[in-house]
Amino acid sequence: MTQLPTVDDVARVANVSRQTVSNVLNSPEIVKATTRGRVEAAIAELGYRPHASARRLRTRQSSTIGVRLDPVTNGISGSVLDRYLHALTELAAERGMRIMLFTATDLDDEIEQYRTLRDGADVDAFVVTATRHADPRIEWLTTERVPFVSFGRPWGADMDAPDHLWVDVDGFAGHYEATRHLIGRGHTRIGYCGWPAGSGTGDERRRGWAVAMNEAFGLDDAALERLTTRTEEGVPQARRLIEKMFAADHDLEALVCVSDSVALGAMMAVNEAGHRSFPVIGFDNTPVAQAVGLSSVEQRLDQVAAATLELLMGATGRRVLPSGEKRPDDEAGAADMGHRLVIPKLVVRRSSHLAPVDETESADAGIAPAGSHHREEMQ
Amino acid sequence: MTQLPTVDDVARVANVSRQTVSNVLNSPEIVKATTRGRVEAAIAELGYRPHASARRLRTRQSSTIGVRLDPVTNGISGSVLDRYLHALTELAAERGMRIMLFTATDLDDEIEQYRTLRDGADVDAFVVTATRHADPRIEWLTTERVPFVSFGRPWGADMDAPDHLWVDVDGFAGHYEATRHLIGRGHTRIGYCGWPAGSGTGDERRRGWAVAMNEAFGLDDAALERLTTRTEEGVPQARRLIEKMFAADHDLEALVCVSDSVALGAMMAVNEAGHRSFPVIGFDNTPVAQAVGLSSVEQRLDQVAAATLELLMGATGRRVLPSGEKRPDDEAGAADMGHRLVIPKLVVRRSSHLAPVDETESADAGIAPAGSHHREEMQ
DNA sequence: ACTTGAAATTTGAACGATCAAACTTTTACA
DNA sequence: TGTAAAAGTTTGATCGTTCAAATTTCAAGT
Repeated sequence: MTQLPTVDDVARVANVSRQTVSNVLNSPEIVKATTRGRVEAAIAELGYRPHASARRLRTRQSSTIGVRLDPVTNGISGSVLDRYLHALTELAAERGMRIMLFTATDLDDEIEQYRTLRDGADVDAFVVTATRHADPRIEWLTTERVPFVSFGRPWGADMDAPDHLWVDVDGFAGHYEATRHLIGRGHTRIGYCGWPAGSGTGDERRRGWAVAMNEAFGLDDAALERLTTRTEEGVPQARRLIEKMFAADHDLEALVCVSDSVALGAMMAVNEAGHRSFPVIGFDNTPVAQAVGLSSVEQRLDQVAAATLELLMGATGRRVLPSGEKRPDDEAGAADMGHRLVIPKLVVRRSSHLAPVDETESADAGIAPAGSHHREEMQ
Repeated sequence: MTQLPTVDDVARVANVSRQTVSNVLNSPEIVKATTRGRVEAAIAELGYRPHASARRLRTRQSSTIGVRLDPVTNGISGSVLDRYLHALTELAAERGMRIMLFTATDLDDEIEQYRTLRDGADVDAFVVTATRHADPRIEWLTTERVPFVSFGRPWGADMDAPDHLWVDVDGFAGHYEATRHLIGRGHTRIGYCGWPAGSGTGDERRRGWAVAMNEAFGLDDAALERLTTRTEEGVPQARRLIEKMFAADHDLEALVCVSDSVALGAMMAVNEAGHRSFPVIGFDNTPVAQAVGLSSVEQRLDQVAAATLELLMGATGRRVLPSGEKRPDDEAGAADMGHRLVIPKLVVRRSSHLAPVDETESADAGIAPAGSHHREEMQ
């Protein structure tokens, strides 16, 4: 009790050598069954647990993934990061990995952190959450061949020939599904309230709506543009804008909105205008959406987390693959991919009223290789 | 380049011994200045960084704090945990500590995790976030003398003679301030919309309102009870309840609500009833509150995080103190405390309308020893 | 019974740092 | 100048594990 048991203690009790104990732990299949049983009994009896640092020192593997937390304002915010971390921690544990957090004050400091964590063998890989265009951190990680995945697609890069591993949520598919849902309920004049053009994320989401509308009603770009408004993120901005929109166009039947904040503003305007049964769908399924009963598109962060690990460690591996390693897809014959796009899920609520009713969720969807989905729908 | 530099490499370049290099890193003051300079130059030249695992193995310190993530539903939810983690990670880094996450499926599994992390020397201490009454995990951690802090006060225990270290947000002070604010603006008939009696957190918050009302207007318990309604957490529930409340009492001028969800429901009812300028104040300052412009009480998670570390490591220490160690207060003469109560901050918005306007924040407040604040106000 | 090779197990060394104690140099003071 | 104490530096051992190679055990084939 005064001292934690070591492999040697276990070995003594089980009447074997250190190494055999080590083998029982790390490659049980090479130890004879009877011996293994004896060792396992000794381990249980002594309550032995391997000393993680000693193992890490010897193996030069930390079995730890470092996750950089964004400065509060940017990137994956609020409960999204929270749920992602939760899923990641859980799934990582199943593969014998742990999650370590870190932050940085500026870019130089951050690269310094990478160095320290890498050289100190504190982590085997990184997850980076808020990436910019031509990000120096990405560059450093890449040239140093440090394994990492970014949550968020690389901006301005060709998606099918990626510079680095990444995971993202498919905003296109999300609002495609949302729009299909509204069309299926008989709506025709479905508007879109987006962010100013040029934000990659916002453009992708709108494209989902646009493609669905084009497929169903054959609307051309000009017609689609007439059904679109754009606003900065924010409830009051959106509210004012939608009020104007109502003043101009009395035929609108429903709205798909680029975010829950925008959707909330829209709902308020809708309410004020006295519309009954005017569906509004947002994006992110934030607590705000839940609270007011707003339909929204939910990112499935468990799948994002699973995809993160799959990229880093392979489908079922228990260690991080060297940077640049081939990552064969599960589906036979599929080409290697350096990324995963997670299809989000529509959560339908009574979003035409402020009062929420019971939640009904749409059918399940899965992960699709990037491109395949989009391009086909685009035809 | 083919191999990371070690202390020996640095020693060779600087023409000193291993140990001197180690000393420069760990106790620079005992090394002669000129030697130190030479060693530091060598470190910089080689880009040397200590191997964390090797150090941990030798020192038997991991410089890591393990944080248990709650199952999604309970405890500190959503962006609160997120912001707490961020602050904790940042402040911990300043003291040379890292944050490691873990989860567990059930209580046994969780204690198993503690064992593994502790015995494996993976972490020096734990932060536990969702504690129940008579929590077996707390019990285990305590009897095993594993250093830990819970975020959330122990239920049913005497606060001034705590079983273990804890940090919490002072709900009393939060709604005391909120109520004072409303009183200062000239309101008299201020109602409270709380959770069903018996929830420790909810009762504390209501007590803040009650004490302020009593001080200002001398209301007795019966009168206070008449100004109180109680509801389960949830927007629609609260909304219906407040509608009823308006039907019964036409003199209400303002409302303090136990949570943002409840407050949001109240705001909706207020809006529907057509009241102009009817202030509502919530609790938690969630994104919902920000989005709709609801006044709320904000937990200051940077202070909670700072307090967490202070309890674990002392005011400025760089290592975790042994469980049970005295933690002298900064204020001279103050008695030791096993906990910290963080005073939250009122964020005033135009919560009488759904449309948010600019945010004005109240004056700053700090951390107070538990009890001192409350008891005095109670007189 | 003898060889052969595979299977199972053991042994010595190493991972990279710090501790504890020994050693050397410098400082202070008679 | 001599010597004791203090300051600065070095040496050998050690933390607990796994690697690599050596050794032993066992089963099969001749």
